[in-house]
Amino acid sequence: MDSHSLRLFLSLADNLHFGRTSREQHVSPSALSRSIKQLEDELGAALFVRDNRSVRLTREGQQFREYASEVINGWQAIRQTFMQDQLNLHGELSLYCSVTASYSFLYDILSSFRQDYPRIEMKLHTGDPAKAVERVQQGLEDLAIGALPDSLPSGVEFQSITRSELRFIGPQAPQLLNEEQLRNPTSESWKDVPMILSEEGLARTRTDRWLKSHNIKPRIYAQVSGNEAIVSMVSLGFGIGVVPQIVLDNSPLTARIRIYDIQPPLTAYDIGLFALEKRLKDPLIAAFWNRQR
Amino acid sequence: MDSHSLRLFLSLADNLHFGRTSREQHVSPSALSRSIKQLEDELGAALFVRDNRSVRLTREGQQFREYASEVINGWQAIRQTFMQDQLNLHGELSLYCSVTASYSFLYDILSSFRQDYPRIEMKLHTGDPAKAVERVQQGLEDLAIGALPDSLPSGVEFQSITRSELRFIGPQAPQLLNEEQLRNPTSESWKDVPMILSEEGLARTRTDRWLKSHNIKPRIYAQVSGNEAIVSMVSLGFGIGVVPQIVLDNSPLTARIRIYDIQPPLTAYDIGLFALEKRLKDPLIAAFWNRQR
DNA sequence: CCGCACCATTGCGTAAAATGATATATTTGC
DNA sequence: GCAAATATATCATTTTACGCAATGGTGCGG
Repeated sequence: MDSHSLRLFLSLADNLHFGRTSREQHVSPSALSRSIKQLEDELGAALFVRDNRSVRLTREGQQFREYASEVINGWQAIRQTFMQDQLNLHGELSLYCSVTASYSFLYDILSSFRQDYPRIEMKLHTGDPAKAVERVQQGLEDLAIGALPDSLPSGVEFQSITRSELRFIGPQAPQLLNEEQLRNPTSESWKDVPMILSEEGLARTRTDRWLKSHNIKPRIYAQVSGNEAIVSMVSLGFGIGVVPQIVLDNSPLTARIRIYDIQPPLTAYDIGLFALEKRLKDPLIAAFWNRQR
Repeated sequence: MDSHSLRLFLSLADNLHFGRTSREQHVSPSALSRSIKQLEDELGAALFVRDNRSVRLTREGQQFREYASEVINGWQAIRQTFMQDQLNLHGELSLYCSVTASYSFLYDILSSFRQDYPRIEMKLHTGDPAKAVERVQQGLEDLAIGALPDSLPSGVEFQSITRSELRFIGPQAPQLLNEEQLRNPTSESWKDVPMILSEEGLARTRTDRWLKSHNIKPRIYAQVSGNEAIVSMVSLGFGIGVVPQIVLDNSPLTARIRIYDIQPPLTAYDIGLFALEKRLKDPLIAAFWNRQR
């Protein structure tokens, strides 16, 4: 028995629908199904009756629902109590991140953080993620979200949030890369492929390294700043580009572009939080750094 | 948060001693330490003060102790309630196992089973584990503990309990195998090594296979029945033998024998429970088969 | 009566987490 | 100084969780 299963159970007991619950709770239907099944096994009783068209709580399920909600509420309550001091924490934190980050996981992070520390104000600055580390290093921001570079400057701490693959993308039309170019990227076959690259940043470094390892000297059509701009230009057919998957997940232009499956893939982005090591002692920064996840 | 961590926490709160708790709860000290630390991280508060000579509960720890024991007791209670019908289950179950099994994990299994089903009487029969499958197959026993054979007869179900390596053992003195014989077991070097083997069973089959794959025709000094007897004869210097590790863990003669590290090792025993598939519907057998672990 | 959409479950391969073993540091009592 | 006890790091291994895709069952509309 663990709190995660209980949360899933409680949500399912509300919804009485596996599909909806699994979406709400951000788990796959199979994970949800197995989690409930495991609870039932541990308890030695069925909690739901599923007759393939409807889901109902059993008598045991109703009983267990009370218990589960007590456990979860108690847990929340006791955490709140322990955080009383922290409840009184107040002040201002600045956080630098890319537009993409602000669209995707940032919402979850900030909303749970706000629950625990309602009196801490967040100042959000968006910009090129390539500048994340230096913004923190220069003391312009308390925290920043960005991709872990190959070598982290000393004095800067990193905390991983998620990983995202780097993707080669091209326009839906015209077809800029054919099968042969994908299967076997060589100097010759790629010499006329127009590329759109970041001016700086990890995506650029990794792309350069990849191109070099294949002896390809790219024909650079444009150097732009910001992954979103790359997606725009690619979707308009100007060339092929390289962006992290997470940008594509949140782009309105995904229908206009195609993702190439090129082997070997570029090394994935490790996206996370940066902060100055010596500033981690600051109670506000520490609170964010050690926030509940 | 999961019930296992809570149990560890409660036990530590009672003992106020990491070493003792880790032994009581059958986890390594490092696992215990990490588990507590994880709880503290999740809660955002220290539960214990460890000043290297003593362990004390903090104020938060005392508070959390009440919560934890409510959660655990509630869990037990709700399980009991769900098992009310099963509480009324009564009758007799026969279980066949080796002497070694009865010394080791059987105690834990039976005592927890007895808690859940106090009105089920267990009839325990001990004997050669090699006979476990056939005793069940012949309907002489409801359940049996033994090693999973290479091929399980159809109609017999198996449930794994633990694994145990098969060990070559020899007497402390005389030294029957030298370095060279261990490093490089050949037909020639092993031809005069006296061996003490089981008359039948998996250990025998696997040893035979191992010997054959090394082209060794063993000089069999004695064929005996029962692993304990093998250990005795080996300790007296009659020859070398093969027994599962679990027998050694519970033998009073371990000081008198030595374990040889022979590569490649024999494939490990997979020890578990046997029952007839069609008898799994019997409520008593089902109760044992699906018991809480 | 037959596709068809819907929905929970299961099998499978992989990714992540927990664990035990081991070594090392540190503090404290003797 | 030595021994005992906890904390922490690292590594190998085992265990577990997960997502994906496939399965199987059910009601509905053509």
